[in-house]
Amino acid sequence: MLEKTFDPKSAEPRLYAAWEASGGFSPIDDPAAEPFSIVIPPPNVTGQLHIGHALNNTLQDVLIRFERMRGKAALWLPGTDHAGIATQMVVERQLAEAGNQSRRDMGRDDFVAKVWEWKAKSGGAIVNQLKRMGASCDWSRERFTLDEGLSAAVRKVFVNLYQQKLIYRDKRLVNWDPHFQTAISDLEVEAREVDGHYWHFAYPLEDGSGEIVVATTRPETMLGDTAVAVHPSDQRDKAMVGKAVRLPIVGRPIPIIADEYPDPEKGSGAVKITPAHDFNDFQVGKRHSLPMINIFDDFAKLNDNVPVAYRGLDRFAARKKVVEEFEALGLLREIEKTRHTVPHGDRSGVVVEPYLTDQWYVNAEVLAKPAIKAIEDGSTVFVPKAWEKTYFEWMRNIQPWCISRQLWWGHRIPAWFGPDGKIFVAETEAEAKNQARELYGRDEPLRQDEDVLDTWFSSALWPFSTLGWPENTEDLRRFYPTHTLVTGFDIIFFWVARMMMQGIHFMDGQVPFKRIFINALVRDAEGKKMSKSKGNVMDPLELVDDYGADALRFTLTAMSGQARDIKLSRQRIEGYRNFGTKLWNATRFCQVNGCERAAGFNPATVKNPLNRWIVGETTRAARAITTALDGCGFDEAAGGLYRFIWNQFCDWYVELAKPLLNGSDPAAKAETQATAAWVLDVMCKLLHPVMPFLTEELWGQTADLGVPRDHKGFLMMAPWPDLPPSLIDPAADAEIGLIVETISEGRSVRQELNVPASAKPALLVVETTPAQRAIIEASAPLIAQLLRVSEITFTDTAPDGSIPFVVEGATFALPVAEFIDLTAERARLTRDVGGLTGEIAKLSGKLGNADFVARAPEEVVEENRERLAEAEGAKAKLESALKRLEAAG
RNA sequence: GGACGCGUAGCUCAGCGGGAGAGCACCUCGUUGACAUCGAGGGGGUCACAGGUUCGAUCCCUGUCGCGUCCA
Repeated sequence: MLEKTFDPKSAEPRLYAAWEASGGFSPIDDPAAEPFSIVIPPPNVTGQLHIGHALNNTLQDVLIRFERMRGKAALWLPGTDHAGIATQMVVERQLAEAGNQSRRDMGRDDFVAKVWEWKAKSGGAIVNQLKRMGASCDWSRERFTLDEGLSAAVRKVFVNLYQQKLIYRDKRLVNWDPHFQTAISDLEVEAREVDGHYWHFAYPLEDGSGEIVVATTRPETMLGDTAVAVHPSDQRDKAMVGKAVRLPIVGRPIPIIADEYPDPEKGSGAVKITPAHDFNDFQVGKRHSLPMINIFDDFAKLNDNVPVAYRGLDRFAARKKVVEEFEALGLLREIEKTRHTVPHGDRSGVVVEPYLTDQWYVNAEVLAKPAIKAIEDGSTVFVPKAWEKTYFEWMRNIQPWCISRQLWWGHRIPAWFGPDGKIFVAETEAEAKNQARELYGRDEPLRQDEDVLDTWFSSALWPFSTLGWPENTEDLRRFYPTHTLVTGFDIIFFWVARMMMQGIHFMDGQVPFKRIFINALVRDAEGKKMSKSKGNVMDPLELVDDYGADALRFTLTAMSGQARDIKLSRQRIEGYRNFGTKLWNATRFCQVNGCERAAGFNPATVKNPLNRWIVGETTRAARAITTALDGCGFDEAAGGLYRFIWNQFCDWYVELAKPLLNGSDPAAKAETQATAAWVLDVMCKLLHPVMPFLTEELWGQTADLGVPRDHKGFLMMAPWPDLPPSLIDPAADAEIGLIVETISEGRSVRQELNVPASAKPALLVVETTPAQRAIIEASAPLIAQLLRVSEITFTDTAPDGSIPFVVEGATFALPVAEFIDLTAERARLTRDVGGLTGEIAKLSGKLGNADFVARAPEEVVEENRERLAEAEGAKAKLESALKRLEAAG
């Protein structure tokens, strides 16, 4: 017999190992099977599984298990990302903590070797954590963005795009992260609002005729000023245009120019221009051919282009010194407090500097066009659809993508420089040398670009590089385009958009995936984003330890509704753990009661109404869940499972089946046992994608009950239920519906009037239709048991002091006068009559409205008429009962 | 500043043109066993506010207020 509860701790590792060993995670070989593929959003190889991963991967696993059971060749392709900055950062920090040499002291080769070492040590962790969640990835196909095959793909893409002039080298301002000493892309810059100041500086005119005041939030940049600009329409300063000011501290004369950029309404109307350190000023500088004076080094310390006293100073120290010096010179006019946004590196958290360097860029605008079209024409769809707006918004305004990073951990850029600075881009060094030899006419020493590529450059290739591209592999032919991408909205720009661009460009216009499901963001119970600094992170593995993977999976699935963020609480997980236990125990009950699979059982031919009803309900549930999963309606699927298994099967079917299982009709008993066994098998299948462990365990433990199943192996591989609507029997629905309602109403009356649970009055059936009477007669023992009444009696009039209730127009009464409190009963009847009166007023008002009757659809009008009639009937019955009660009391 | 989303029971959320729902929390009761990780019953909501469209609005439109996110 089954244990009292499911034990995830022992079952999960055992079942996972068995699944994996069975080879069932790999797509089936059948060439006729429709392919269904998902590529995992690769987690950082050295990362730890957080709750967002848990959600994202649960949903993917639900989909892949569902489609696998539907008979498709289901491939969930896993892998990890080398995560350039993040990983390099971790290793550098570790070196520092261990008191080791710094990266720079160590040198590139040794450092990279260290990172590989760290990857080898910690790289398996996240994979094992995914396994603990039950992720049925095909581990035999696992990839890593820096493995040999993917690196080859990266080189090929780079070279091709370069040849197509879609990758180019350019000197322009980039976002420079002084902490990592690398360029970062626009997306990696986070605008943070901070308190700051406007310092108003006076720049004296060179001819001594006065001064011009400029305001800045970054005083240190004045050391690199090469002009002062005023708006051409600005009357105050018009006379000054063409003159020059002498830049204080530096002593350099710089021109006053007229340009559209300054806002004449703001401050003095004049702005200082630092073309090498401000994106707007850079444009002004270009328009006016101003010198661009770079005043920083890679660490954002001041370089030799500034006066001696400033050289080597940190930018913030320099800021202070500049302000002090202006004050000392008597040129500080005003200090104004302000709140403004300042760009910060998303990884480093330090203030990012616009910095003039040579970098590699992708001409994203060209690649974006077909990627936009693919969404417009529906080749790829977003679920929920609303996210396409976000996608379009960004894609239609896309900027050149800076892809070079001054890091060591990543794909080294396949470009070599000749002695004269000439660039040779090739997939191999040998090829670059050939190109050089051709150009120079002899071998010249080449120097490979020191930089590596943005991590997202390689992740952009993930949907095809992992399938073997650039080789024309069988996997690539079979599984590209992938079917569904499941990911978070926070990386629509970073990743999704770029996969669309690269996928379409390199795969002959074929999109990388047909559907993009954007999952919600997980937050804590207070709705705050989980973060280590807030100390509110929930460790999914801890939750798995405490409640089992299935409970966590069900919770995440149930809460994955699309419009909102998920606020996760332990209480909720506990509730779904209980749900699993409920099914477990229902199975246990069935087992104890001899519910076994019967030879030749056919759900279409069961006789007993209860069994016909549950077959119908099972069919409805199966169809609803299938539809939901098919459309990524994960929360709907979970809700459907919950209601079906708990509220229908456990609460009603099992309870109503008890008399049959203990009864004297052997045919009904046998049929009920067989039906229950059949429903249990279907439930296991339907629940399996969400709760794979518990269901697989139940499947295994009930394998020997009755005749063997058609499907012999793991539940994981069992065929998904395909139940025709013909299994739904409206007559059985009506019959069980009346019984359920009668029991519910009767219970309600008992409890509200405080009839002791131990009391067993009779149930009087006062007035019914013949059909209702037949149903009640046939199910009398059943109703009697569940309503805890001694017998069911048909009578024409309810005796004095009996308590009436109305179900579907039928009148019942409970003769429980001796137990009850007249006041409570009067209150109950008065309340119910009041409720009905309100409903009647509403309905008759509606039906009295000629417009409503004329314009509303026929069935709506009819439905309202029926409701009115029923309410009026019920009200009359309860009113007469109330009158009798008044007379008696 | 621009865009999007959200304001429904104490909490978390579903519903999104025709009878206000679920889970949790709360209150009452609990019978000789599938399950106390449980069962039965109950209380609790002018569906943010103001207009409009409609025979009819929680649902559609407009505006206001509040909250959130993304982009500048």
